[in-house]
Amino acid sequence: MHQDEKLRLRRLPLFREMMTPTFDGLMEIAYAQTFPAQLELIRQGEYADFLHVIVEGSVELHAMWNGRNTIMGIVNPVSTFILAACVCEEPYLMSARTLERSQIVLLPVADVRVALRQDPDFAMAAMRELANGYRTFVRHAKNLKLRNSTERLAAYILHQSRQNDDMDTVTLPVEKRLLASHLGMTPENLSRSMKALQGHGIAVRAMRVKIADRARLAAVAVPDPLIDGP
Amino acid sequence: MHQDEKLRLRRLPLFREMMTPTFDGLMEIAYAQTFPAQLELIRQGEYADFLHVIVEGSVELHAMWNGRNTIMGIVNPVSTFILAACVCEEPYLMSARTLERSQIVLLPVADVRVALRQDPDFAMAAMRELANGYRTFVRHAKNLKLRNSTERLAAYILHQSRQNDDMDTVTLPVEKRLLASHLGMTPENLSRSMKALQGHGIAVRAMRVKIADRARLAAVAVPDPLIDGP
DNA sequence: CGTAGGTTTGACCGCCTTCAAACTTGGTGG
DNA sequence: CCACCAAGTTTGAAGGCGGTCAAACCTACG
Repeated sequence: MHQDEKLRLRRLPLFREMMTPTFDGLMEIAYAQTFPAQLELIRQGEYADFLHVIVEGSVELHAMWNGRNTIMGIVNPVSTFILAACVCEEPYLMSARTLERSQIVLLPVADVRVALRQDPDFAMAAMRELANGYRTFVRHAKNLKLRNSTERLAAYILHQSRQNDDMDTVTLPVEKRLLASHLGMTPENLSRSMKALQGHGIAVRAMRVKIADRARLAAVAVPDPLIDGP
Repeated sequence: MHQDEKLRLRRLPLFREMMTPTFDGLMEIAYAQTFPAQLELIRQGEYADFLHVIVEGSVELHAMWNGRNTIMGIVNPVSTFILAACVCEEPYLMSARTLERSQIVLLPVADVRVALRQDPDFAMAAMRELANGYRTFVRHAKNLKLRNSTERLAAYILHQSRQNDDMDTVTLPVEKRLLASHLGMTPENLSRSMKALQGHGIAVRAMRVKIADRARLAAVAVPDPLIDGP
């Protein structure tokens, strides 16, 4: 672990407020590792050995059942994943796979648990992290149950724009195939929804989506912080 | 708060391991209240004042958007809800309504937060509670994205049976209308799925579902602890 | 016994999926 | 630098799952 990596981790909400000795203790035994693209980091059903922190690259969380497959979320730097499985000592509900070459810091679960007990600030931060994860999936479920697929796509585009300073041009951060799965639709259907939205305020060229008329797009998406996030 | 109510709360996973002074302190300021059926306890978008513990009755968690409405979960005694909103100091993502006359213990959020900081055992228990809530909604989303509606119903029936000691007769705990919404389908479609499953190992009379051929039903549901829970 | 509300049924329609084929796109090696 | 290939994307046609609407049917409760 290099010094600057430690500093980047230290800025994370999960680690920001914890006491310095606890943090340094964790960093002693942490190790950073670089994985190639398309590598299965975690398989659903297995047990947690390490808390994962993604420092660079991107990771896809997906789930399988009976031969079907869906993307549950995409994790970008710098953030942690599978904290819940670490806390519960129960099997992962999702698998994780790198989307590109990624650098990931691994913290042994046993040590994380000790640190949680020793440091109330760390414990509170972990609670907030878990609560946020919980809320993310409540939103995901609301999105699926309350909106149809075109509405979900419209809301996604608007949300991406908000994340990027309300820019009028959004570049999709992942392949459309993956985005479709994340939004709970087929690639074909995403393509058609994209075309449908071209009559409602957007223009599309490859991975670039231009928001020409934000109001018309918002009339389809009906953005809501209780679904789309703040 | 009566002594026996305190004892029931004390047995909850969230309160079981905390220190006695912290627990007693919380109980000092807690108060139990009985609400009639169909009362809106919490409205989505508002902020948390109290951590709720349901002692008797049942509560429905639902969400609304753009005039549409869906049930996100049903909470039975004895358990807590909306811990996440309490921890985050952010608005509720879901509303809560009593399904029947219910007794609920209310703990002021500020006091809960103090107790969390003071008592590491309580903090760890809260973390586990949050992690379980997180996992519940990951499962809910997986169920919605990976199974079709008949498969979800079949899995629900098998799960209810498992909860009741693998009894061959399951009595639906809520109106079919509500169950349909929880499973992400319309009442009409639930009715049709129920009929479809009668060719796959079940017999239905009003709210009573008899599992005649568990293997055939399981062939439709393909039960999976990573979706249906343990 | 009557009524209100929940449930079922039927008809119809639309969203979404599936399958197949044509078309882009991006990366690789000649 | 261009040609080529594999992989991703779009398009079309067809069909099924699930939603909507309306009416008939239960059933629970006063």
